[in-house]
Amino acid sequence: MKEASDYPKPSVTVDLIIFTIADDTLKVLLINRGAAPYAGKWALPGGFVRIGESLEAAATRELAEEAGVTDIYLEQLYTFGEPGRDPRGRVISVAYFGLIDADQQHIVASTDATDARWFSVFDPLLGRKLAFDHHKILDYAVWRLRNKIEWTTVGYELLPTKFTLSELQRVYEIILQKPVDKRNFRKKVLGQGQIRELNETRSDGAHRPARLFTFRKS
Amino acid sequence: MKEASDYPKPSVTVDLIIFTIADDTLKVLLINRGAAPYAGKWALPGGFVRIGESLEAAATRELAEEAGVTDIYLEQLYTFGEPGRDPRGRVISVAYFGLIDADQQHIVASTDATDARWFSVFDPLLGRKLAFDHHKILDYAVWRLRNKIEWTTVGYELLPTKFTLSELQRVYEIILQKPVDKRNFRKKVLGQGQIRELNETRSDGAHRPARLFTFRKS
DNA sequence: CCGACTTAGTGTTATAAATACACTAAGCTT
DNA sequence: AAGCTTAGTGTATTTATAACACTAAGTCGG
Repeated sequence: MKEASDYPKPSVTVDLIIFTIADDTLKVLLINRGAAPYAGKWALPGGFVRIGESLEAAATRELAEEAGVTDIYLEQLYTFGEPGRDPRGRVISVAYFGLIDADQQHIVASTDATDARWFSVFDPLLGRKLAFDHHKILDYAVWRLRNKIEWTTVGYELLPTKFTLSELQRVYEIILQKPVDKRNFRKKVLGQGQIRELNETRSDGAHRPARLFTFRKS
Repeated sequence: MKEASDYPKPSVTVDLIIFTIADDTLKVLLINRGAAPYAGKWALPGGFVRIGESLEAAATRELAEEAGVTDIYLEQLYTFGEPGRDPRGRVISVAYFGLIDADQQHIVASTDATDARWFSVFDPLLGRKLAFDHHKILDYAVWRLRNKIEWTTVGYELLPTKFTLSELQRVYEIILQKPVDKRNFRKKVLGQGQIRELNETRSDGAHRPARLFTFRKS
């Protein structure tokens, strides 16, 4: 068998697809590229994996450095490694996707000099703003989020610790892009035993206040 | 932002988890390691990704080189990149899992000098025979196969082009490690419309011959 | 202060999917 | 021809999903 040193090595990066819910839409965190290639375009946050650092540690570190975000749900998505996906050379990118709740999302972009912003993933013009193959990565992440939310309870990661059932339902509707039946939805989420009713309500306009719930982490 | 050249690069490999059904069990293809580290242990087939080659191409190539197998179902599984998983240095491995049908499995190991063999994944001693973190990778692959077979029709990839429903049922039972109801199973697979009944039967002992079916690839 | 407005909250029925379960059919062997 | 062995088939029950409309509770304006 040949040795590693016989071959030039590719670079390895992590790319992060960080979702949140805001302004009644699903948003993704992007960083403006100052320099070529793709100067002026927007890209997923990410960067090179250091030699002594795990992939997940690299993802966590880049997220803190570029967006000031810590302590969020993160999961490996897929590894993209087509030659030619980065014009500077062979770059293999391990993509992670993450969910950030409404409480924390304001931290983003207030951190350092990087121009980080949230973009609605449903903006039909978004594809043209993205650098590299990040449009493809984003599409795959959205697909995965949609699957995941139907079979698991990751949806809770997008909400603050206290939330109403209507807010949770709206998260599902935004992600799935289809209306959800209120009664069936409540029956389902309450039946899962993952949320606990609080002795609190929240008034939010000229109508009946909503009961607050909280997520029980297993 | 720093440049790639500022950091030493990890090596990138692909590892392959190739499953087949034989001797009434689920087997995985392993290669005997001649040299250190882990000399004498068994390892998943795999090798370095070349600089101009896609990850999938590397997986396909390694599989052909090390086991003489071509033209099988392959899918990216996960990327393992913990520092320390390979004592020779930092190695990030993109794992692919694949399924090979009974018609082709004899090709394996008859190819070149590599000592390639099939091992039952349910052998409780298998873990101790494996090099690197390959036990962990294998466990994850089995878990993924189990999920996948319940929601998709990948199970057909493990059978020859012509098969009986009892054979197909047995594939499910072996992978899931639990009995499957014959009538419900037949109802389900026939209802999926993915297999076509042939005008052939196969006699296989002193009992009623079984009707043969074939898989319609979409 | 009461009527109108707005979102919160609640059950039942119908339909579809998954599960449990046992006998007959067909060929081979002796 | 009887007995053995695997192939092949249908129904009833349970469970999950989907469809659907009214009452409750607060605010606001007249």
